[in-house]
Amino acid sequence: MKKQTTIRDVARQAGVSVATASRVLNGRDVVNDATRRRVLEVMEDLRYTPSSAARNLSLGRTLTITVVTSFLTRPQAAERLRGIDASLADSQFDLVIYNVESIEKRNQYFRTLPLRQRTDGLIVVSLPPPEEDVARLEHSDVPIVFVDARQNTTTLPRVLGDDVAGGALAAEHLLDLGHRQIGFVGDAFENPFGFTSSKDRFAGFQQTLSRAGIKPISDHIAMGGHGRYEAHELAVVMLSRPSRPTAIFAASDTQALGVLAAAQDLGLHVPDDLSVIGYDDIEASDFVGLTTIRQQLFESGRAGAQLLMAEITERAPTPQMVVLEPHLVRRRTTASLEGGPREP
Amino acid sequence: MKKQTTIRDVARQAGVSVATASRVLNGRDVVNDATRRRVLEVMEDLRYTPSSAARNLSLGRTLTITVVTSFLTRPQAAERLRGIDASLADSQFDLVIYNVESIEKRNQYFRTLPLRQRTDGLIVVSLPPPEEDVARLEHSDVPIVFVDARQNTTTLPRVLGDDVAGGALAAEHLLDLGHRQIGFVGDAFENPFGFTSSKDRFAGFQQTLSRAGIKPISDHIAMGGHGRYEAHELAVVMLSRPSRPTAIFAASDTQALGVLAAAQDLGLHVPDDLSVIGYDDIEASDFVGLTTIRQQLFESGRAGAQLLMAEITERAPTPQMVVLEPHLVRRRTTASLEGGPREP
DNA sequence: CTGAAAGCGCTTACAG
DNA sequence: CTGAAAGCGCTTACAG
Repeated sequence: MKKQTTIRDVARQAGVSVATASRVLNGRDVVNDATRRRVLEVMEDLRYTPSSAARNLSLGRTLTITVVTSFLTRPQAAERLRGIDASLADSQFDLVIYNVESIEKRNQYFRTLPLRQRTDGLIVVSLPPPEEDVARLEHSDVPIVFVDARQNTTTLPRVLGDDVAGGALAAEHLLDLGHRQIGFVGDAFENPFGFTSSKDRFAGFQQTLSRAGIKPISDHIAMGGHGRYEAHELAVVMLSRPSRPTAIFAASDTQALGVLAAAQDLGLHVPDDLSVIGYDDIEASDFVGLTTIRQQLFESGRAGAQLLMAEITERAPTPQMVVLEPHLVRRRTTASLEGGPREP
Repeated sequence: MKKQTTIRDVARQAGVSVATASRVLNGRDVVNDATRRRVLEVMEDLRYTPSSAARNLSLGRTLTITVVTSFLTRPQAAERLRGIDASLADSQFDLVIYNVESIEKRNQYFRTLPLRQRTDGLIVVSLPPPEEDVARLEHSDVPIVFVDARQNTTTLPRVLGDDVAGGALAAEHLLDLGHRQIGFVGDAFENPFGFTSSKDRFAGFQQTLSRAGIKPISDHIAMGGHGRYEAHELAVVMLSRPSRPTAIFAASDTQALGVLAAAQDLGLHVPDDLSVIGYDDIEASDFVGLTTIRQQLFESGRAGAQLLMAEITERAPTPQMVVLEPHLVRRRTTASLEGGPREP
C-alpha cells in the first residue's frame, strides 16, 4: 500500500498551484493551454487519480445512487435492476445495491439509509416501506423513487405496474376462450413484506369474473408461498377435486410453472384439459410456451431511474406516478374450452 | 435541502468537544458513561447521521466493495452476485455494482476502477481482463479477486469452476448410458470478451470421448452465439442430417433448452430418441427436468467475497486459487441408448 | 476521561 | 489566467 499520489504531488511536479491542478482536473476552461497540457502530462506520468472521498466531501455529494431491492436473483428484480443500470450507465453516478431478504434488513435500511449522507438518491424496488417509516422517507434530504412498491399514503414519485388491470386481462382472456370454471393460485395476501401484487391481480381477476356473472368458488382459490413447489402442491389439490376448474390463473409465472407441473402429474393435458395463464413474462415462460400477462420490468427500472435523475438535477420535488400497462402474451398453454386454440 | 447537521452541532448541543462526540460515535470505550449517554441523546434528538464522505477521507478507506460483472440478468451472474452479497451482508462494506455489456465499458472500467481510490476491493465476475491490463491490475493498490474469469498469466486470487472436468463429466454420463454418437452445441470459442467456458467444457468432453475411442465428427459439432434461439437453429441442422447423434451435450443450460426445442420441432422424443445434457443448473433446468452439470454459482460468489475480505483485513496479498468442482445432476432428458432410463 | 488542533484530498470564492 | 487560503466533516495522536 504505497502512499497515494495526490493533487498536491501533481501541482508540485507541474509547477502550479493545487487550485490550477484542480481546474485542469475538472475541465474548467479558464486554464492556459500550455499549462493545462503540462498538468495533464504530469497526471498521466504519476498515474494520478483523484480521491472520490475528498471530492465528495468538498462537493457535498456522493455521486452515488442507491437501490434497495429484494430477492435479487428473482428474474423480476434482476430485470428491473438492469433497467436502472441501463439508465445510469452514461451518467456519472455509481450504483450501490442493497439486497434485502429479511424484514430486519429492510427495516434497518429504511431507517439508516436515506438519513445518512451516503447517497444522492434512492430507488426502492418492490419493497413497500413500513407505515412508520413513510413520514421519514418523505422528509428525507435525499430524493427517493419507488418502483413497484405500492404505498398508498405517500406522495413520493413512483413507478407502478397496473396489477388490477393485469388480473382483469387474464380473466378476460380466459372468458373469451369460453372458460367459466376458473381457478386462482397465488401468494398469500398477507405477507411480512407487504407485497400487494398477488392481491391486486386477484382483485382485477375476480372483478372481471363477477361482471361476467361468475361467482367465486372457494375450492378454486388457493394461496400459499411464492414458489413453484408450493403452487404445484396447491394445484394438485385443486385439480384433484371432482369439480376441477378448466382454467387456472396464477399470480406469477413461477407459480404457473408449478401449476403446469401439477397438471402433468395428474395426466391432464395443457391446454386441452386445462388452460394456464401466468403473470410477469419471465424468460422461462417463453421456454415453456406459457401464456402470460407481461409486466414491463426493464422499463419500470429505467423509468424509475429517470424520475430520480430528474429530481436530482432539477432539485425540485416532482412527485408523480408512472403507471406501466400490462399486456397479454398468448402462447401455448391456453385454449378455447371446446378444444383447439381459437382467436378470442 | 436543509443544511446537514454535523458532529459539531452534536458537540455544541451536548456541551462537549467534537473529539468526544466522535469517540461516542465510534463506540470508543474511553468515554465517561454519563457523557456518552448525553451525546447519544443529542444525536438522537438531532437525527444526526455521520457523513460517510468525511469519514472515508479521514480514515482513508471507502468501506465499499466493487463488483464488475457482465450480463447482470443472466441467471449465472445473478446467482454469483447473490453469493457475494450474502457474504458481505454482515460486514460494514457496501456493494457497488458495474454491469458491463460491451467491450468499451469493460475496458473503461478495467482502466479506471482499480486506480481510483474509489473502493477498498474489487471483485471481477466472469470477465477475463485484456492482456494489456493484467499488469496494472496486479500492481493495483486495491485488492482484486477474480470469480469465474480465467486468466492464465495472473497470480491474483481467483475462484474458478473446473469446466474441463465438467465437460468430462457430461461425456462420461452419456458414455455410461451407451451413447457413441454424441453431438456438441456451444458458444463460438473466439469471442470479444474472452469467455473460455464453452471451449474448456468442450475440451474435457472431447478428451473423454477420445479416450473411449470415439473420433470427433464435424457434423456433430456446432458453435454459435450464447442464446437459446441460436442453439435451437444449430440443433435443427445437426438433427436433420441422416446420421444424427443420439445424444447432445450443450455448453450451457440456455443452449440445452434450445436443443430441446429443436427436438420437439423435429418430432424427436427426449430422452427416447435423443438424450440432452446441459451445463450450469440454472433454475429453468429444474423446471423442464433437464439433466445437467451443476456449477456452484452461489458458492463461487461467496468464496470470492471471502478471499477479498481476507486480503483487505489482513493487508497481506494472499494469492490463491479456489476451484469449485462441478457435479452431475440427473433429471429426465438423458436415458440409456436402448431406451428407458438405466442407472449408469 | 476530555479538548485543541492538525490532517485527510479536494474545490472554489476572492484577489490579483 | 493563477495562487493563497478557507472550508467540506470527520478522526486521532498529543497533551493535560
